[in-house]
Amino acid sequence: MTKQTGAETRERLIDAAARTLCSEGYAGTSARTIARAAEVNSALVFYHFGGVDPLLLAALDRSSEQRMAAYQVAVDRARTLEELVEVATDIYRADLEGGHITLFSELVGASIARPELREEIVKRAEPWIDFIEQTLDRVIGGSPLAKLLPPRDLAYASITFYLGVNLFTHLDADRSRTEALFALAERVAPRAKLLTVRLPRRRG
Amino acid sequence: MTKQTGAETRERLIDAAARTLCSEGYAGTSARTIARAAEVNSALVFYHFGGVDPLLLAALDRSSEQRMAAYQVAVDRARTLEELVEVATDIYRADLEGGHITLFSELVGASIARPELREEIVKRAEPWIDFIEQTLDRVIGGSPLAKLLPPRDLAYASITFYLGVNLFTHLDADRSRTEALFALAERVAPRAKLLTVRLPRRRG
Amino acid sequence: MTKQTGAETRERLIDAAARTLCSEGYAGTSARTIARAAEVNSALVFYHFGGVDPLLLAALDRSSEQRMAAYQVAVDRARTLEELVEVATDIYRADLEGGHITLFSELVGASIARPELREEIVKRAEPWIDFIEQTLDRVIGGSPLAKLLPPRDLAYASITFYLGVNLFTHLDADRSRTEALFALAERVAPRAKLLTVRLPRRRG
Amino acid sequence: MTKQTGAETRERLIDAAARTLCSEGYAGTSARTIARAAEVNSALVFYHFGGVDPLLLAALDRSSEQRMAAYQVAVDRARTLEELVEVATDIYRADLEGGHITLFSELVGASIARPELREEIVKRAEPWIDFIEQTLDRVIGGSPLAKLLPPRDLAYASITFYLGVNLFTHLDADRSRTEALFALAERVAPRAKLLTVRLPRRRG
DNA sequence: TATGAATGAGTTTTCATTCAT
DNA sequence: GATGAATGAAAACTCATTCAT
Repeated sequence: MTKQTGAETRERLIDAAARTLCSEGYAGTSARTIARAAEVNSALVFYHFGGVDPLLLAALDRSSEQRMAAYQVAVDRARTLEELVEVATDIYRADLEGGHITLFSELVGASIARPELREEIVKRAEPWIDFIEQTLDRVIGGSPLAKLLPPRDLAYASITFYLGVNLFTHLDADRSRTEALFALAERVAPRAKLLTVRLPRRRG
Repeated sequence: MTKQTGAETRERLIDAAARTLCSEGYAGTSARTIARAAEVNSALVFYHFGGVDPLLLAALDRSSEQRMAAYQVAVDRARTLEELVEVATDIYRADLEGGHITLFSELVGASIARPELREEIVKRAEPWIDFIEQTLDRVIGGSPLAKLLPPRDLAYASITFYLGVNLFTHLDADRSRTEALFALAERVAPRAKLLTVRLPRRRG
Repeated sequence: MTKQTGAETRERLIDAAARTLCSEGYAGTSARTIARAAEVNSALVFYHFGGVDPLLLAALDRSSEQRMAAYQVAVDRARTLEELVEVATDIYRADLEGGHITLFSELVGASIARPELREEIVKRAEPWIDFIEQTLDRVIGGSPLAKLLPPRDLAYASITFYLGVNLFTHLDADRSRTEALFALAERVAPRAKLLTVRLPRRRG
Repeated sequence: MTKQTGAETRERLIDAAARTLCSEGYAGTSARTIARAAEVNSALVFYHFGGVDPLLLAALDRSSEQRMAAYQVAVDRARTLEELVEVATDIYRADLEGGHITLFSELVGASIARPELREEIVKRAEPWIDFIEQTLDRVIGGSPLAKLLPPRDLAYASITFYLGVNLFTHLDADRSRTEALFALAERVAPRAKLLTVRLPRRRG
């Protein structure tokens, strides 16, 4: 590489880091493999980011910003739980294409044995939980359903499910099973409010 | 190490492989680290198992067999969805302790970039899906609920959720959030059948 | 760093070089570590000095000048060997604090394998030998003692001892042993002239 | 290299380590340079010794054992201080040839910034101090001279001087200056006992 | 069955040094 | 004068894997 602006190089590295992490997994992602993908000298990983993990986190950050912005728009249009499930399904498909959650879940997996990485990941998960919670609060807040399914808890459930979907997707070659999950959700969502019907007193 | 039987050595290695994978993650699990944990010569990983990945799969198999047997018993006692959720909660806590799903999800994560590993993992997920499906079928099969939530789809949902819980757990230092999820499920389960109430026809 | 005069930058680098060499040893002293300590861009090491070794030599030169000036004054007051030993003891303690000899002995150690460095070091040792010789000559010159212990040889001995003290100091955590050496010298010095007493003829 | 006995390889590495440390200095001694000198794969440095520093210490240990044994014999023959100085001169010349003290002083220099190395070096210096002390005790113990110059302190002085000689030697291309030092010692030694003559009371 | 030795390619990281700006 | 970017070599060290014993 001839001399370029640092921002350009950083971009190339962040791009390459995201791609490599998605295609090779954390164990296969090294300064060398990333640099090779970025067509850049591998020492620049350390020069610009100080190490592989910080670069990976930078990649996660950029991906998160982009998705958060895009999803904010998409989600703002949803007025009902049904619509929200629809949007979530679209988001899932987009993420699958873009590998966004793979990024996240690979890093979560890697953070098991790396406490300093874990901390950073936890920090980055928080805004997503908040985002989901606020969205749910806007859509079902105040309703009887929200009493049974508090938005905060539903936010935990959503992110959990999302992480799981990502892993499960890898085992689901034709995606039919994951699609079935979203179809299920679309069938259930319109009925969710039924959960709040007063239960008949149990006998015995 | 003094002379042992081959079976003994294999046991030590399988134990050590499981422990190492849970505590160090896939990226930190090598023939050497496993052998060190097993207090065994690292060449034996290759002699007995042919490599690291096959040993890891053997560890997964043993863990699966044990859990499948134990869970079969626990699950057989459940007669209702409520009871099933209760059992699942217990299972989750036990797995957390034992690191059983960590094993699974670490390997799933690793299999992203390793097609030959992926195949093996897929094979090993199938019996679990079947197990969950059959259990659900026994408990809610034939009911109106099973029409809305077919056991097969619910099985997909369960395993997805389980994988997600495992990842999410790592980000949830005090476990309070994961516990909240199960509490939520316990609140919802008794109301699940309400989902089948006939919906009033939508206007418009 | 905001703009500075070149002289200022050179000063900062020389300071940082001395500090780094003392605390990290030659093997741990690089253009980067020095520049980091100087809070200066590491390319300036090359711009201003042409490399790490020349910068280190510059640091040695500055340290030498300062010490030579200070010691000249201190030594000029000494009229007897006893007083000289006292002064030398003070100098040792000051050098220990200031790390002055560490600078020198680290460079001597490093010069083993670096002929071009060795040459420069030899050049810089000469004035010290001369300084010591002249001082000794002033104090004991012309005496019978000077016949037995020629100032030039004593100068060699002194510098040898000084280099050794510096290395030995590192192995002498509480400094008690090095202090014991100087105490010994203070006890012997007043008796040195006794060495010149005519020896009784040996019986063969 | 084809497969050999481990002991053989270890020998080759220890030899090469000693040679490399002497000729290249600590800063120029790496696993690679040592392995190259030993004509051995550089990973074996870690396989057999766990790292470069432990290998260097092993080299020091072997050198120390050999010298200690040899010097014990040489020194045992010395009955007077004069003879001891003579033996020491021989030892110095032998050490110079063999590079034995270079090994030691290079490691002492390197240990400045490496506390874990320093500890090991300190441990290894102790037996030498003891050896010198015992020897001096045997030769001058009980004499009036030993009152003025306690063997323990003299041992400190000796080792200090020895370390210094080693550094100074590097600056003394033709060795004439170092030789002059020993010549001086040989002239002074027979007069050492004069130091114990009762001093005339100082006037004033 | 088990072991210790060996290897070459891999890892992260730092190095001195250059150069366009 | 000063800087940030870049580079290729080298550092320490680990990897999976093979093989003679």
